[in-house]
Amino acid sequence: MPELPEVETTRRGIAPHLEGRTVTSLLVRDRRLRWPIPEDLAIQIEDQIFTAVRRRAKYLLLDIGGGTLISHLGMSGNLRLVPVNTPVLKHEHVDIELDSGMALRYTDPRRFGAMLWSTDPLAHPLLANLGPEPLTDAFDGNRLYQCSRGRSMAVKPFIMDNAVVVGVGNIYATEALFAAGIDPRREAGRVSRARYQRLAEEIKRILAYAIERGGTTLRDFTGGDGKPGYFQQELFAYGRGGQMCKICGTSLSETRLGQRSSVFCRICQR
DNA sequence: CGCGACTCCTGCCGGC
DNA sequence: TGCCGGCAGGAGTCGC
Repeated sequence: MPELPEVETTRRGIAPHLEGRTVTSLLVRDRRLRWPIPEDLAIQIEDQIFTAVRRRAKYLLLDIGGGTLISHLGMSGNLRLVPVNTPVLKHEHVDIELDSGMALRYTDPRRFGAMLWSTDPLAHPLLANLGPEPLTDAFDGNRLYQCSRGRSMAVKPFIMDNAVVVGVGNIYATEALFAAGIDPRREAGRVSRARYQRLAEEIKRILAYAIERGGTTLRDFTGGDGKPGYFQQELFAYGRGGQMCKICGTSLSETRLGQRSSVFCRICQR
């Protein structure tokens, strides 16, 4: 479910319900996420006020009290607001109850996500070495070009490397490479500056569009307020292996790069 | 250091 | 219908 647009959509959905609100109670039903939810989290956030809801890469940063609750949604995670005492279903691991009568509920079937505490989140080991945000001026074709010199890996896993640029997951990497006409198997160090310029533009365009549309609706994603989403119909390559290319009609090829399925058009992408 | 493989976990889908 | 293998939107970690 969550790539950067989904995380940003979640942030926008939950922020107005959290900022200025006091946490009345933290209910942890299962601490076993990627790392255990810290035992002292309740002490840190109960009776404290949320002051801001930020995002860095795919991490949500919930500022409260003397620090920040860092949350990651992993592959299957989800944060949403529910009325306090809403019946709890399987995999709904955490409720953060608010003085508004609502609770921020964390759900994550695969438990690849995280919920951590830090007094200096941007310096946290998980965040300290992240590359630039894709929708800022710090990210552009020159950045891709400079980072890629001498790199032998394929361009697709290269743009999915969080040290190069954050927030480009499998769906958007696949779509951006299709839009830029670049073969995902091409060696990162052998893509020209001009083509990286184009690729950076496509990454920005597609991510911005997906955020505008409220995230990807692959299965049942709904943001904090459940708006429609980036429809599966609009995808050109992701999930379309063996189907017809919408540009040239060729059957789309599928391979694996960095253990991730990768779909591309061998005619349109070179 | 760069790179690829492996790993965590549950759910779901297709094939037999 | 039921079982089994493979795959899924992420990304840290390990070994070479």
